[in-house]
Amino acid sequence: MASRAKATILDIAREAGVSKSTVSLVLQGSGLIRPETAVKVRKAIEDVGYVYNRGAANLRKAHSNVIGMVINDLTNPFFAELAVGMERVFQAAGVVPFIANTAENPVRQEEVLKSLLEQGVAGLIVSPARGTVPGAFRRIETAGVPIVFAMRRLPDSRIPVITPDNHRGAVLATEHLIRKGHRRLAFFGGSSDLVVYHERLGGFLEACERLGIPAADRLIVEGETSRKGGMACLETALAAGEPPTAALCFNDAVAFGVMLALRRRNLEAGADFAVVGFDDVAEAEHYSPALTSVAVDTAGLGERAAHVMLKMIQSRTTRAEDHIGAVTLVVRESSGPDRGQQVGDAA
Amino acid sequence: MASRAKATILDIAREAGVSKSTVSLVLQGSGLIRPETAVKVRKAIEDVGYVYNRGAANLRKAHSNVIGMVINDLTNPFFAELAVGMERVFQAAGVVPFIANTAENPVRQEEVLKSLLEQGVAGLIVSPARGTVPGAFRRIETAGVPIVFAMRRLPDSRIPVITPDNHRGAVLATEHLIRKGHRRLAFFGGSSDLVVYHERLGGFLEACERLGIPAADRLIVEGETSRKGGMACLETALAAGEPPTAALCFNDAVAFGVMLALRRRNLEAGADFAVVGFDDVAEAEHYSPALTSVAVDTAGLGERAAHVMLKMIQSRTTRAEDHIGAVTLVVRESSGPDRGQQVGDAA
DNA sequence: AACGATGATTAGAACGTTCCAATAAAATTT
DNA sequence: AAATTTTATTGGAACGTTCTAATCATCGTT
Repeated sequence: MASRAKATILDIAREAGVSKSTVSLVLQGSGLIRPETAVKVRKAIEDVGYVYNRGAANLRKAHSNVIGMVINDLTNPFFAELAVGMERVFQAAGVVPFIANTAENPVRQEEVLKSLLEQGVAGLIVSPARGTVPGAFRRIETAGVPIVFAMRRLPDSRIPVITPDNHRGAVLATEHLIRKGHRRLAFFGGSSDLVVYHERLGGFLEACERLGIPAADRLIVEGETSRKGGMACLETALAAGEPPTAALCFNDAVAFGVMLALRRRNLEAGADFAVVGFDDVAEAEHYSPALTSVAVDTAGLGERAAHVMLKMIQSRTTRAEDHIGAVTLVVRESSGPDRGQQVGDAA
Repeated sequence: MASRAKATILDIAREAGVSKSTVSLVLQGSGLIRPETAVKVRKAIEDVGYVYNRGAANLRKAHSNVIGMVINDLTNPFFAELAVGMERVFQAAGVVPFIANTAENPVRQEEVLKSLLEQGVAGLIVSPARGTVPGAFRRIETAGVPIVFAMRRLPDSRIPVITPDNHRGAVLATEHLIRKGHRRLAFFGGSSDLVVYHERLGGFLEACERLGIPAADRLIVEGETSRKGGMACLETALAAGEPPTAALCFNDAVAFGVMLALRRRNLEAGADFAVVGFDDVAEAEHYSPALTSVAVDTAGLGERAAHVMLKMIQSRTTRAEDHIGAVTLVVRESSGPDRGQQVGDAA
């Protein structure tokens, strides 16, 4: 059994008694060949255990059928959801997405992009790793390979971006907290080397400004975008002179961390301290208390990104419109019961 | 700017005033070429914005440098952790892993495998989707491409498997519960079309048997391997005549679901009902109460799988030893305080 | 000064496909 | 029955690499 030298299109041709050209035509489902011939060829293909060599084909064909998805942190379910959305669209288009993980490491990202490029991908969807240098994608752009950013963007670049409306989401969430009667607010987690951070923080600050929360009553704590980071943020905040009574978190992971830290202190999210997350991952709904969060339609953004990519490939362009996805605030338990305009917020 | 027809090795040769062979040699870092020549060539490569065409190269080279990782559910952090472990060792070996998601869908899996194969992968690491038909990998085997299963196995197949010691893990966990004084035990979640399920359930039953828990006091509830599934399991169990006081869950996701359902009923995991998970995902430690779980060293298994794969590729064989990873029980809060041999277990 | 070594470089034949142009066969028109 | 169109099939030249064998310098040796 096994590999007596990989079968090629010529082996099939011999087996079926036709020319290699005919086999090739059958392979691409051309309508030119006579049905009986096609059947004969297909049988031969089956018999010799042939596997198509896309590398060889791509040598002649203009475009390959694989696109690369470069994700900065696969262990974050958020990105996994994004990936799932894209896969749906690509599958329907007969395109195969290969996922590569950069683990938030720019060097690794470099390697991964190089490999994908060498493999001859038709396009690239990237959520750039933190600390990506501005010029990192110059190479790819000059190679003429279409590329879009998803969820994250780079400060300068003219590469099209698919992202949720971070600013608006933060405004929505902050207004919600203020309307609940909170007067001392915190923004937890994230770090300023991410563009997203500035967008979300910006929305938070704008809402505070507009609804009359003075700068002195806003607390901003940077931190890791993880459960652990969230826990640390809460500790820092509670240690402050006049601690906040509510927090908007950079993302859901941070929010979960904050809730855990609260429970450790025998405080209840919602009742004793309001917390709102961002992204609305699947888990938010099932947590206890259920997490109020800004829903960004992750899978939808994934689909959008995939569509944009397909269009770029099809029209062989490297330019496309940005796409800012609508967001909605999903109010659940963690931001407190709806007791209208309350005032008491003593520590 | 952009693609005035992709640069090739010949363009470089022209630019540098050498032959294509020389360029090729430089590309593979051969020691044969004179250093000054190499420098000249490398400069030319930079100048023309060349990108290596691996497809063309693979036409001549025996082996490609990409291996495929086929994962059945990317949104489960457990598999993401597995992937991360593999990536570590592959990266070190200069091999690029491409990840593809099957979303637990055998048809999708078929497509994904086909694509990977056509792409000319050097090997395949697969966690087979549920419902995979026995013959699904025949094709790959006869193609002579090395393949190993990770975490899951197929009933019949002779493909090497890397998996934790599911049986022993279940025994450990069950013994722990019984030693805590529980006399009516449940096994929650999972479905019998998975080999893993039988292994884990088998361990549970064996421990019950050995430590004298009669069959009448064991409750087995199949269910989805997700939070939701876990919640459903608990409801079913509590509705029973003589409900159990402790449960071993098929995996951590199920365990989290059980804990959530408990909280909904104002019961506390650990105090009112003991729950033990399986896999020990990162989250288990941070949950509240922290989840007692069987640690399987996920990343370690990933590394192991990667190593086995590399060895198979290197020795051009398609056979390898199975590898059963050691497991340990990590006792935390959810299985209850350590109050020794207690007896009271009235509903 | 002629000879082998040794070191660098290169021409040219693969590799497995696609696709154009050419051919052959069958069907249709004159 | 010849000429034309249509329908199927095919040869052969790409595509961008690698690799073997050959060529060409350079350098010691005798």
